[in-house]
Amino acid sequence: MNIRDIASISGYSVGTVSRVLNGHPSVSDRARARILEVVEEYGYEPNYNARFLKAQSMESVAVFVKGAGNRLFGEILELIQTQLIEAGEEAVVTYLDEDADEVAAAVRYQRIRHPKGILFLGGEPAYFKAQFAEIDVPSVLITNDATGLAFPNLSSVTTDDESAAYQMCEYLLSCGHRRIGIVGGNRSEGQVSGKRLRGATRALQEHGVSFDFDRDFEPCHFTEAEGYDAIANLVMRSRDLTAVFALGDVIAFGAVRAVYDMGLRIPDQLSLAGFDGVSLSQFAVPRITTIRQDVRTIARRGVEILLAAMAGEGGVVHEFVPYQLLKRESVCKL
Amino acid sequence: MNIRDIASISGYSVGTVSRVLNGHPSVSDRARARILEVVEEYGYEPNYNARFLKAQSMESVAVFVKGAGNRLFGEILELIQTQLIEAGEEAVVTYLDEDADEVAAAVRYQRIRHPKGILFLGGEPAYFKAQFAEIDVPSVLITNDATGLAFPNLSSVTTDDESAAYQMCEYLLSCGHRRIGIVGGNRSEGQVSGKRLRGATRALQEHGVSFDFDRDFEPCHFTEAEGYDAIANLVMRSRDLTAVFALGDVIAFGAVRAVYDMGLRIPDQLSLAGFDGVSLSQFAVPRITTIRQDVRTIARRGVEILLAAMAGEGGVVHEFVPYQLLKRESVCKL
DNA sequence: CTGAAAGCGCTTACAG
DNA sequence: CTGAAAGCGCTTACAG
Repeated sequence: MNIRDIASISGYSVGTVSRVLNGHPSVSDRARARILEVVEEYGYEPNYNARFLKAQSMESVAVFVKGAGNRLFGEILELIQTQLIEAGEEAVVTYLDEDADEVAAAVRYQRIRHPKGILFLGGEPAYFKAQFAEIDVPSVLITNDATGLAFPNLSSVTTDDESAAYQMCEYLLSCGHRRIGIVGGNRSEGQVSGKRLRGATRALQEHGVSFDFDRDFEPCHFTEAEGYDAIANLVMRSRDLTAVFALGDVIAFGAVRAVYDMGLRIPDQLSLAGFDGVSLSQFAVPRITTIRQDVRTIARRGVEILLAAMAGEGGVVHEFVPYQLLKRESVCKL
Repeated sequence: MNIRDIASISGYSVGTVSRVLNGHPSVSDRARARILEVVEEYGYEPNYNARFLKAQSMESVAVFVKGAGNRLFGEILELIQTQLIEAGEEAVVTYLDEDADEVAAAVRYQRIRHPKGILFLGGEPAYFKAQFAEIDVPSVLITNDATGLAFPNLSSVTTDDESAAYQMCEYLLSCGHRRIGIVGGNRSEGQVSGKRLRGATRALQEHGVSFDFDRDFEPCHFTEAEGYDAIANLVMRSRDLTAVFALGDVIAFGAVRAVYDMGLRIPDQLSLAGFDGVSLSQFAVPRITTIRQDVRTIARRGVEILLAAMAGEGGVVHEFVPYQLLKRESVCKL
């Protein structure tokens, strides 16, 4: 069953059938009604490949997710997928390793598949600088700020990581903590963890609290297992810490377990804070004090901005979505 | 840059270029070398849509994931995606609600996109009975047994849920527990949770321990929040329980928190067991006693079976992958 | 508003 | 082993 069959059965030409199928305005109501009737009756579905042969582009949005173990991305992805489908777009998602080059993957993908738009969940600015210029479809970077990148087709929606981390540290300081350690992420400037790190250390510095990277910081990936090892190393090394700021909830969750195994009580003997506001954080024992990123809004705006750009409306935008400091049980006053 | 350009530049015909690109045998080494050289030089990539216009099928595998919050599926999906890419296949994944009709979604998808194969992560047998007959590409159901369905193009790879749940209950019984409650899933026969439920209750029954569904069972979805509420209801209702078997780790995790909030200590005052062996379970406080499903093997076999079927080798198979009872800290001897 | 026809970029019998 | 040509199922100026 193809468009030619529908044409001959309905008594109209292939061109008219095509126009009806694509919602073209210049078709008589009579023709439209008759053709839709036939389409309905035979359960005809246009061939997907042929449809976009001419357009050279497929009717879909490519999504690149960096770090499959990242719970936050999982939550955002779920929302994005739903919205894209509601908007009549199909999402093709590709999972990448936390350290993989997402831009190289996107460039390759674009060359082969010609998607209508691209969504990045997580991104390394260095990779964007290196190769994003080769991408010419509308794109949105989610959970990292692309303002500085200044590409004409790259928008971004994210939490102001630096300011949120700054605020968390101010909170820890207000609780009387003066020896604060940090676990998670790495020091590379443009990355999300780098921004959180910067905000956190800036807060400490401005309040006259010393922070020595070699002694008070331990990098790690965003997994429970690495969080476990990282905080163990950190606490062994700097025994006078009274609080530790884990740059992600998943890391914090692994850290909680490690602290228990070291025989310390949270928060009495060590306060612990997270970042992200993933559902896990509110069920952990103790409940983890964290920064709640507004995933619903981030997902919604990310998709809205992309769809608008795909429709040729509105230019590049860079948005910060409000976050929230959730004071729970894992941090205590000194 | 299209195949015609490559043909004229290389001095060969379009047909020969196409044959080289598709690894057809009947091409001279000379022609192959020259053509590949030109392809390389110009960075040519064949048009994806045109490529499959004739074949009527796209070069990809559709994956339907049921329940986006399900950590186990997340872990399996990550592995599957990696393997599919290594095999040169592209994975198009669609997330569905835990209660959604995955087969209806697949039927619709197949009609429009013609994938080469389909992978289901989670599935409701009733939906398969209703409509799977309309699907004619090789498919594999992962984490549920499709033996009884008896479709000629539907294989399955899963843990023997019934026997694993049976074993977990035997373990609880061996620890001296006689009043055991169950939370999670629902009583519908074919579903995974239904099978776990059956195995568990069969163990109790065979050991002469009474189990009253109305009193000792509380259904819920596989999320922390529902697990929290479910166990709270259950324990309020049946105060004499000494152990609760949560039919999923995510549920167990929410349950741990709820039990704490009720002022009970785990495992001293209430033992708690989970199912799945998701990474979360080993970092929880206390570490959760659970059934570890072998996600690596499940993912690997699922993909292998699908690829074989897509290649026309080997028929339908239904495999149980070995599981493991992980005795950890959340269950104690009475 | 509608039809006839060219064309999208590739694959694949059919000859040779 | 290779080329010329038909065809995959659709879209889209171009006429009328």
